[in-house]
This record gives sequence, C-alpha cells and structure tokens, in this order.
Amino acid sequence: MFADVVLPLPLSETFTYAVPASMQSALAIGCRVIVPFGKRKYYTAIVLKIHHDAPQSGVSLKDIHSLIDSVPLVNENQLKLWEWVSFYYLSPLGDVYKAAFPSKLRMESETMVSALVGHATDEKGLRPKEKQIIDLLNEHDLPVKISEIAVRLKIGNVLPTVYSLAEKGLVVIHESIQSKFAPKTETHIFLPKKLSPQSASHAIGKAKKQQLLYEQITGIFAASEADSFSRKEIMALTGASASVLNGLLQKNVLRQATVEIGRLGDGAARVTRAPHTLNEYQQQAFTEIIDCFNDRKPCLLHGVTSSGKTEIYIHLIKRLLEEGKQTLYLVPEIALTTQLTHRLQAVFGDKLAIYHSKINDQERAEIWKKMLSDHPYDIVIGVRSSLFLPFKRLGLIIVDEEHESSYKQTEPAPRYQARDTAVMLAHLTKAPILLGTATPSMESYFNAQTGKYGLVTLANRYEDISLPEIILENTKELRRKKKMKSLLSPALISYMDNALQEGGQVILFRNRRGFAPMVECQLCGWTPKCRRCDVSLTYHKSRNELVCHYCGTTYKMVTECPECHQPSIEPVGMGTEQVEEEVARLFPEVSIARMDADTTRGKNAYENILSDFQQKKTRILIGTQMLSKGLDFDDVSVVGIISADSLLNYPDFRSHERGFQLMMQASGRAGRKNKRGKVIIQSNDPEQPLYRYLTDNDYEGFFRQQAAERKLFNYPPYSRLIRIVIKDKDEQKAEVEARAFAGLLRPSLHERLLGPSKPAVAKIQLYHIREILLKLEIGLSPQKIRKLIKKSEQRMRANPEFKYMRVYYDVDPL
DNA sequence: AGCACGCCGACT
DNA sequence: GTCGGCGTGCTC
Repeated sequence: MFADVVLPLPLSETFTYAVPASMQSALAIGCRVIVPFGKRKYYTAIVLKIHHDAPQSGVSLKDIHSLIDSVPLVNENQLKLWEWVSFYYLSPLGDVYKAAFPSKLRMESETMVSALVGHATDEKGLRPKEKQIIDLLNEHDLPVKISEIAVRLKIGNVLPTVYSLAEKGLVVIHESIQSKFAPKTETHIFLPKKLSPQSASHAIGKAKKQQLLYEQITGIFAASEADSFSRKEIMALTGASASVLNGLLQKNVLRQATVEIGRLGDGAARVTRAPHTLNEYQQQAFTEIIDCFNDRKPCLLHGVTSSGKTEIYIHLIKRLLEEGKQTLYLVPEIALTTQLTHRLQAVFGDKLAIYHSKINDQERAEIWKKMLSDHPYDIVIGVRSSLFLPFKRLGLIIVDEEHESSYKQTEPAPRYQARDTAVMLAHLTKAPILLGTATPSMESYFNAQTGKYGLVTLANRYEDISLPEIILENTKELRRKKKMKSLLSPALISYMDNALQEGGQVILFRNRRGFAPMVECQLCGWTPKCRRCDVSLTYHKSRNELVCHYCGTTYKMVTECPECHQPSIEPVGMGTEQVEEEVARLFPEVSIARMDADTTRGKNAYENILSDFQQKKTRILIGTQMLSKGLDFDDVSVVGIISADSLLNYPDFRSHERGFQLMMQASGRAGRKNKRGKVIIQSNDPEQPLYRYLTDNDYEGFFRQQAAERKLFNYPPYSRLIRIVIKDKDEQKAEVEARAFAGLLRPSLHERLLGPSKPAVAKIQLYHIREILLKLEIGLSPQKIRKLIKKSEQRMRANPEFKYMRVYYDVDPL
C-alpha cells in the first residue's frame, strides 16, 4: 500500500511513501503523517491519495514514519480547494498547504546532539571547533539542538563538525520530533451521576464543612446546565478551602479530571439582543437574496453605505443556524472586525469564532480542532485564510466588502484572491454565497450584469439618513488665485471650523504616510533612493529619517546634498504627517489623531485610536485608506479628501476604480442622524467625469463608463491577466531570462503576451524585476493556459543557462 | 525550504 | 590545514 502526500515545502509535486502494515487499516485521506524527507529531516505531511500502484522503477520509497491521526484533520472538500488554488493560482501545492493549515498542528524534526559519556578523556587531537562543541555539550549533559550550538558558540556550519565528532564516537546525533501544539488544560469538578444525595451525605459523615460545601456545590450544579465546573470556579463561588474540597474528592462524592480547554472566548460573549426587525427595503433585499440562492447563483448585494447590510447578514445567518448550518463570514482585515464582531456577538454570543491575522498560532490550532469537534463554531468571522477551516456543514458564505483589494494575497505564494476562492468553495460545498459591498468591484458587477451572479440592490440608507453633500474644490484654480494658503482649501477649513463648533468631528484622508513622499536637492535635483530598491525614500519628520516603503530600510536624513554639497535638501509632496502638522497649526486647541501604518504598529494601537475618536476624545482624525474601511462613527459631519488626484494618477488601469471606491467609502463615513454630512474633495482636475458620478452617487453610470474603457483596451473584466514575474540579482540576467521566456511563450499566445517590461519599481530587496503580462480572453481554457505556462517553464529550465531562473506567477493580479 | 557536496579564497 | 561562503542539485 502506498500513500501520496503533500509536504509543507514550496514544491508542486506530491511524494509517495510506502505504508507499513501496522498503519494500513487506520490510514485515511486527510490524516497527518510524519515522513522522512531528504537526508535527515522529518516533516508533517497530509495524505492526499492511498493506492496500490507500484511506483515507477528507479525510486526506492521510504516508509511513513508515523501516523498521527485516527480521524482526518482535513476533509476532502478542503483538499479539493487546496488543489484548485494550487492549479488556478499557479502556486506549489506545498505552499497552499502551508498557508491553509495552522503551523502549530505540524511537527518538524530538530537535529539534536548529545555527548557520549566515558569518552571525555579522548579529547586530544580535536580541532578547535570540535573542542568548542564538546565543551558545550559536556557543560549540559542533555541533548542540545544544532541551532542552539550555532547561536551559543556564534559559529555557523555546525553540522559537518558534529558529523566528524560522531564518527570519532564522541557524540550521538538524533532527530527529535516535537509537537508544537500544547493544549491548555484545567482541572474540572464533576458530580458522579449515580450518587443519591442520601448516600453522598452518608459517605461524607460528620465532617460539617464538607457537608455544607457539598450542598453548595450541588446547588450550583442544579442551577446550571453545565456538567462540570472548573476547580477555580468552584472555589471562587463557594469560598471553600482546598482541604475541604479535597476531602470531598477523597470520599468520591465529587470527581475531578483534567480537561482540555480552549484559549478562546472564555464564555465572555453573551447574547444581549435579538436581531433587529428589517425595514421594508431590507426585507425586500432579504427575499431577493433567498430567491437568488434558490437559483444556485452567487449573489451580489449592492447596498449604499449605511443601508443596513450587516443586519441582513445577521438574519441570513440566523436562518441558516436554525437549519443547523454553519456560516463563513469573510472580512477584508482586522480593521473591520472590532465593530462588526461586537455586533455579531451581541446576537450570536459564543457560537462565533474570530479568525484574523492578529490571533496567534496556538489559537488558530484551537479553532481548527474545535471546528472538527462535535460542537464546532456555527459562525466564523475571518480573513482570507479562514476559507481553509474544516467546516462540517457549511451552509452560507458571506464576503463582506467584496471589492476590497486585501482579499488578494500578494506576497508569499499562494497569491490567491479570497473572494474568488470563496466562490469556488461555495461551489464545492454547495453552499450559497453572498458578496456584499457599497462599491462593487468591476469584476463582480460585470458578473452580475452578464447573469453569472444574481444582483440585489439596496438603495436606501438606514433610518433615511441622507447621503452626504459632496463638494469639489478646484485646488489648481485656488492656487492660481493665490487662495490656497495651506494644504487645506479655505472652504474645507471653514467647514471644519463649523463642524467642530457644533460639536461634530472631522476625518481627513491622505493616501501617503510619512511627512513627504520624497526629498530633493533644490539646486541639482538629486534625490535619495533606497540602496536595495529602486524607489525614492519617504521623509518621516518625527523620526527625522528617510524610509523605504518597499523594504522598510531606514536611513539618516541628509541635510547636505552629496552631489553639489549645498544644504539645499527640501521635502517634496505631502503625507499624513505633514497634514497633521498643518491641521495642528490651523486648529491649535483641537485634539487630533493620526492613523496610518506608522501609528498603528502596537497591538492595541489601532483600537485605541478608534475608541478615542468614538468617545470624542479626539475630534479630528487624519489617516490613510485604512480609515475608509467600514467604520461607523455617529458624529462625523465633515470628511475631507486632501488630494484626490493622487488617488487617480497611478499608472494602472484600476486607478479610477480604486479612487472611486475609496472616495465613495470615505464619504459614507459622513453624516449624522439629523444632519446631512459634507464631503470636501480637493482636486486639481475636478472636470474628470468620475467626480460627476461621485457627486450624483451614480455607481451604475461610473461602471458603464469604466466598462467601456476596459473593453476598448481589453482589460478585466473583459479579459483575465496573468503576470509573470522574473527576478534576479543581476539586472542583465533578469533581462535575458525574461526575454527568453517571452520568446518561448509568444508563438502560442501572439498578441496576448505583453512585455517583457520593467515595472514601475524595477528593483526590490536587491532583486531586479522584469514582468511579462498575459491578457487572456474570457473564453480561453484555464487548463490549457496553465499547461502551456508550466511546460514552457520546464523547457526554460532544461537549458542550463536558465535552470535556476527565479520566476513566479500572479494570476488575476491587482 | 533544508541540506549536502564541491569548489574557492582567506586566514593563522 | 582549516574555515566560511556560495553555487548546484536533490528530496518519495
């Protein structure tokens, strides 16, 4: 019997192992196994296939070292999803496994060395490095990790030396396989089932304190449905001493056992409200969504900001819950979850799990295990990777803010789009899927237009809060007339002033962090660049540093130009830090906060900034796009977009779509219960048609205009893109490799292949980059294209010159 | 990704 | 000689 397994390594292939007779009956697809791989390492692999096909001649198979699970940890739908992601996004299956599966549930071997006793005298003739290692081992007496030797002796390349010591019989080497997962346990107290109060009382006898405690405890159990309480809880509730409790345990009237407990929730989440009743528009949308589900189509819910989409989700979840089905609620990032989880927890209590990037590995593993248990979470609210959790009875997928670009993973592989992967998951599990947003992505709206998705529209705001008034400020004109004396236009300043005087709050957007995106010598035009990347450095005034926003390297601020030796270095352009400085100058008596990647580093920084703003401790909030995401504030009456042009001027076919979405979402933050909010957009080019759609709140019109443009240039959604990225430390080599690869692909693809070209940022982290873009019409078979690409890559690597070409693929890139 | 193996240049 | 760095090749 043989088993094909996937290893947690960036390898596309599966590997075949022989199954020892002892495992044959228990082994199942989706189980974890430990396998030797390479000279000495052991890895946790997942069984994908069990078969009896004799392996091809020439390879001798190793045995599976051990089988970990009696019950599979990964179900077949999950494995199908892994395979689809690997196929569609051209990512090694091993990378998908690593992204999908909590690392705490994987064990890896660690090479250990221990000294052999009795040979301590035989130390002569040792090389210095050998002597060092022996000394260290003798100090310890216990096995030491290879990696620890390297750290403690501050030397590298330890293994060969250890080998020679082993040959001399001075040390032994072995692999230790350790589980990283340590479940948290707690001592619990149980009432023995078959024990009448009389016989218990009899067993206790005359111990008065014990009798009293026993009564208290039975009282606690009677008042609750729980079948056990932790020792800690019992002691706290009764005020009993440990010795009295132990007395009862000794007399067997109580039972004590260690139970695994989750680190999750702690039962803190209590149900505090029933779902609100839907208004007529919401009810209408709800019915349409159900109809759409019955048509077995993904459903796009296009609802303006504050139309009450979340409440509709809550009703859907509740309905599914009543049918015993689970819901996966995808959100773009933690940004959203604070406000959202509180809302959902209020209705669903501890039926809800939260799975986001800030939870640690241990918690991920706990959630995974709980999902496999007999009482899994009914609802998971999570980011991208929650797609991969082991749902048993998935009955609904909600993708909230479906347009959000953070659904696409960009850095490491697998570079998958979680929204689209969710559609695939829905297809595999036959669960209905709902994509919700106020500003649909071009792709999803296009799918709705062509009938691939159903479309439900919700045009009215909740409680009829009116949409904000959008005011365009022509900054170019104002500057010409010398009326722009600040980064903020006079009108914006006066609206802000009014709002603040009336007790309202203000949000200002600027999509660049730092003080200035670059600095420049006023005399010769020299600008400092990153040594590792091909980008100019951003000036951070508070730290007086220049920072590369690509690799994070920091440099000291220069004051004298190294080219012309004049003290003429000046900041160019403006970032959030500068806006903050300016606003503080204009409104010295008002409290201001800034929210961007720099101010939200710490664990709670993000929440602190938001809660301060919510409680009106701060009145003006300045930030990057992270501010526009689904946050609701009650008293924001003015939203200012400092430089709308910078949102639209990216050299990217999606820049208008993104700019429109951002401004639309941002304006959604404005508006108070009884007062219409104001959104002030500063632009040098307010004539652009995009602004008219924005002020008219005309998504449909914007879509049509964009779609026409996309169609003309054959961009998505009228085509699909695959970006082929080639990297090399040597620029010349990158160029040659890219040309050769393009040359190989072009005969089959013709004008569908563009490039190779130098991307806007052509060097990142010392690697020079070239890219080839494939524009593929919708009808083209994904199988054929991927086969062609893989084959061409193989042919490239057959040439010794290109054997080690570094290439990766970005399917449906952003 | 590890890890071995082989080659090379540098250090004492 | 010994050590460390780096390119190459392979892992069932």
